[in-house]
Amino acid sequence: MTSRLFKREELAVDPLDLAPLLLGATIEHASPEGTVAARLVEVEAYRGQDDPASHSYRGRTARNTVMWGFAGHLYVYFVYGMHFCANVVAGEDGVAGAVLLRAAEVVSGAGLARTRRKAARNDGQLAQGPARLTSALGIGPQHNGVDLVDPASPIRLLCGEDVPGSSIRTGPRVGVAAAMDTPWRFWIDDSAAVSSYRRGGRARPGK
DNA sequence: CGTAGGATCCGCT
DNA sequence: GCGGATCCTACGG
Repeated sequence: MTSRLFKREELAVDPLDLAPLLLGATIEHASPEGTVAARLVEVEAYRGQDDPASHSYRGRTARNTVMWGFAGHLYVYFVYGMHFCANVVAGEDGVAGAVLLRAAEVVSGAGLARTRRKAARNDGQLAQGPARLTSALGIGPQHNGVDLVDPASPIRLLCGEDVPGSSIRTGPRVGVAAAMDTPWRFWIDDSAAVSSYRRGGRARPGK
């Protein structure tokens, strides 16, 4: 079965609408080391200036510039002094929005992914978590701004089989205290690779 | 199974 | 200076 690339117009929608559409899609990175492809099973939406948890909340900065640009580009950022996380930029040009890629199942190139993810105890953990995902796929800061819908790009976003709505779950974002009341997180219920780390978010501060 | 603490540094207040 | 869209290891039950 052949998968086609996403079209930019399909991604130029509100992050909350795009997020569930990315479940089941494939992200593929072809590098000199080899190619790793993974099926997305967990994502989170971040949006504009009404979302306190979004990097774009306080306006445009050097770091978050890509979030404000055209949909279909990759937004890569550095966190916790050692990890990278990757997002698919969503929405119209000039509007900030992105979908964080939280977890995926490696479907191709597992051998290379294992060498990049020495600590993984099984293949389900290779891309189980946002920083694990970038590590398994070999995504780094040099890929910030890569166009995922360009056939010539090293990293591309491919359509997957339709995921039945009945197997999609939603909930608050992981590791984000703000906006706990909004279900910005989407995952495929029956996937073994959905991040178990602080599943469902951090312990509620109050109550 | 679970929780706790450390690693490590850039971006923003 | 502070804290973060995290992960790993160690250790207790």
